[in-house]
Amino acid sequence: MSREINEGNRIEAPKDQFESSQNDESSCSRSSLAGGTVLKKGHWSPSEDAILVDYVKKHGEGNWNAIEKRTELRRCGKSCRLRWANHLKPGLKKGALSREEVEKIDQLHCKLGSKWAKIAAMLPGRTDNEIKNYWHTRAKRYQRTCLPHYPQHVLRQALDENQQTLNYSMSNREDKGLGIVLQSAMHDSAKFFKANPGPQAYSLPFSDISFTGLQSQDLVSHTYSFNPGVNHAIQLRETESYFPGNHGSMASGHAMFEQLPHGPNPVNKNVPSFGYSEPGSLIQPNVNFSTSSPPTGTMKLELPSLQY
DNA sequence: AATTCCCGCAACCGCCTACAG
DNA sequence: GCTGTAGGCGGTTGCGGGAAT
Repeated sequence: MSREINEGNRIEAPKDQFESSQNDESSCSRSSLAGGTVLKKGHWSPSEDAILVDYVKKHGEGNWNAIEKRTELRRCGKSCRLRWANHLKPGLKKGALSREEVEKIDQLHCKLGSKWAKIAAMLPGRTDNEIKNYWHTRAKRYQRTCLPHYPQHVLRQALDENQQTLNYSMSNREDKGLGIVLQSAMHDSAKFFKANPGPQAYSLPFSDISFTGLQSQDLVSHTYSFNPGVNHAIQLRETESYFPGNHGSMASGHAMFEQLPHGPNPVNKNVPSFGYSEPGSLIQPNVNFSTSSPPTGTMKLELPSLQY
C-alpha cells in the first residue's frame, strides 16, 4: 500500500506529540522524564528502524527499555517492541488478508472473542494489530450496512461446537462450570431484555458467553444487526461481497431478508421491520423505528463468542 | 476543481500480569 | 508479602489517501 511506501518520508512526528509526551503519565513518558530526555513519538523514520533492527540483531528481542540507553534511538521500550513486532520482525506478511485468513479470523473471533494476540498466533506472519484493525474496520462497515458480523457457515460451525460443548458440560458432572455459566448468562440476558425494552442495542449484557447453544436453530436468523435508513445500495453491495456465492442479483439482498423473522416493513419497504414477536422470545415485540429519529444506540444483535 | 466523507493503518494509551529483588 | 519494572494486550485515536459528491 502507498502508506508503506510513504512512511519512509515522514521523518518527524507532529510537534504536539513531542510536547504531549512530557505531560501524560504513560510509562513511556515516565521513563523519558526520568532520563531527562524527551522521547520521540509518532511515526518511525527509516533511520530509526535501522537502529532498532541493528539492536535486535545484536542483542535479540526483549529488554526493550535498554534500547534508549544503549543506542541513540529516542523511543520508549514499548514503542520499540511494537514497532518490531508489527513491522520489522522477519517473516511478517504484508498486504491484504487472503480469503483463507479472513475465514480463519472469523472462526477464531467467533470462538475466542477479541483475543487478538491469540488469533494472530494462529495466523503466521500476521500481527494482532493488523487483525484487530481489519476486524474493527469490517465491523464498522457491516454495522453501517446491516450485515452480520459472522458469515452463516461460521455461525453454524460455532453453534454446533457450542452445542457440543454445552451438551458435554451439562452431562458431565466433573465439568459443570460452563453449564452454570451459560444458565446464568441466559438468566442475565432475560433480565436484561425485560428491563430494557425498546430499540436499544440488543447486545447481551454479558460478553463472550453464548447462550445460543440452546436455541441454535433459531439463532442464525436472529443474528443480524440493522440500521434503519441506511443506503441500501451500499448494503446490497456489501452483501454481495459478504456472500460471494450470490452473484449480485437482487436475490442476494433478498436472501438476507428472507432470514428475518418478518419480511421488510410493508409500510416502508426500504426499512426492514424490527418488530419481532415470538412466544418466549427475549426480544420485545413490535418495536418500531422512525427514519427521522434514529435510535440512539446501535442496534446490534451479535453472536457472543464462547471463551471457555 | 474543491470539498467532504470514509477507510486503512500505525501508533499511542491504559490496564493487567509476570517476575525479580 | 510488597514493590518496581518489563512486557503483553485490547481499545482508541489521529493521520493520510482515495472515493464520492
